[in-house]
Amino acid sequence: MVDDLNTVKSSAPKPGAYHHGDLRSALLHAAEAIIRERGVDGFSLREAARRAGVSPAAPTHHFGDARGLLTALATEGFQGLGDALAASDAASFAAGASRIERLHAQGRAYVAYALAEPARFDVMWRRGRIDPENAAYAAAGSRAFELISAAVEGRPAEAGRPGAEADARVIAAWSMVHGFARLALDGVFGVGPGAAEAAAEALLPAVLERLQV
Amino acid sequence: MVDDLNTVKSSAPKPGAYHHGDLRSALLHAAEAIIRERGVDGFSLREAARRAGVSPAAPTHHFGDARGLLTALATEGFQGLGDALAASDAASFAAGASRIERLHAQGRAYVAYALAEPARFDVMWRRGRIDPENAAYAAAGSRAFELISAAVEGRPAEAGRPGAEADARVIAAWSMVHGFARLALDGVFGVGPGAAEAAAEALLPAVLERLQV
DNA sequence: TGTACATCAGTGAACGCGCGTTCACTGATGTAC
DNA sequence: TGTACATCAGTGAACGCGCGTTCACTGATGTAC
Repeated sequence: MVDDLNTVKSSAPKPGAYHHGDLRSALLHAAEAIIRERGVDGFSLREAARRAGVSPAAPTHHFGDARGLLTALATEGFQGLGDALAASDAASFAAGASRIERLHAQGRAYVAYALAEPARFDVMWRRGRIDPENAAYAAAGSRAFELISAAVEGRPAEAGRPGAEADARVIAAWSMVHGFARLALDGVFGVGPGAAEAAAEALLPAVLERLQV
Repeated sequence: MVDDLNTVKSSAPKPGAYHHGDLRSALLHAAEAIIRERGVDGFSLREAARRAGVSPAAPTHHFGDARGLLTALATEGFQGLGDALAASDAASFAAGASRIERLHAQGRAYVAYALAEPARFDVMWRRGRIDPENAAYAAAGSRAFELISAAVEGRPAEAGRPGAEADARVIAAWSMVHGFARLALDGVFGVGPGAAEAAAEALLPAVLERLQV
């Protein structure tokens, strides 16, 4: 599991703090675990509360309702994805990578994130269970989109850049890595543990070679 | 809505038959309508029965349980997709299309099917709500995969061909069209009615040009 | 052509369940003076 | 440093709901002779 890049911001977590402490992040972690085990369809707010060791009404104070919790998790998902793409870019710059090398590295990072964080990745796209109008969610999504666009276009990513019009070059790259990730998560390359990762390692580099950009 | 290519086989539908008649297909149509309106998450067996004008226990005789009904719908989905891909191929052959033209036409057919039949397309990939081991479901999926493979490899599709090993050329093509379809269905190109279709028309041909195969 | 019987495709009432959310409440934490 | 008070983050009981599935049943359809 990736470090919780999100809840860190809320406060310097008190040393032993948990009993009364960081319930918000405990609930998010519980939700993630549930979704890993049972899929988004198997998530329930009560179960998340149960796992966090708290009464069923407690989550209300942090998220309002079930949709609010899943929206927060989806937002973390887009933020984590953005961080992964940005980290990949940083490594590419440091290594003096070409535009294509940078783009391919980013594509591998996209798929790796999806496979490493399937719960977050799934919920990110479940419009029916979240609030897609939520400002933080939309902002995190735009940031990820900007990172992809910048890599395709061979320029540095700009923090606040407004979402540009969809461009075929960008959408082609995004479609390919997103489609690969979805097929892998949906069991097309096998369902056992590690099956998706193995297929990604074996196939993804050659797949990315087929992207003409 | 596409013609019900599946239930036709079951019998020559009696002329006025419905009252006692084709409940199986009525339930499948109801399920499709529910999923269109509310998403897969909003589906329930009772609601499907209600819409078909039948008691909540009636579906048991046809599908066993809720999972059975959704598996049948997912199977229809793969069959319909296969039919759409095959029809595209047939048109390409008739027109003397090149390998690339045939492949691009198939890609457009894939996305068009997903956008025209979002309920079926969504449920096809919801492993948690269906039985992916079901023989008919697996067979319909294999057929679709073989049709894609054949187009990529520039050969005629073979009816009973066993699923080959995943090949990077094939997976690249599949990933791109699948990813495009998913992004479109998940609202990346807008959520209003017709937004996805418009984006597909505007972007998809140029996207497919980026596929090197 | 008629009769007996099996099978099929439904009914409708009932079950137990887990859910999201609400409510009045309480105890701990933080702030003003 | 101490006191009064507001706010915050929980409790736990309760609500009403829709769900999937089961059950004994019934009436229509189809088949054997």
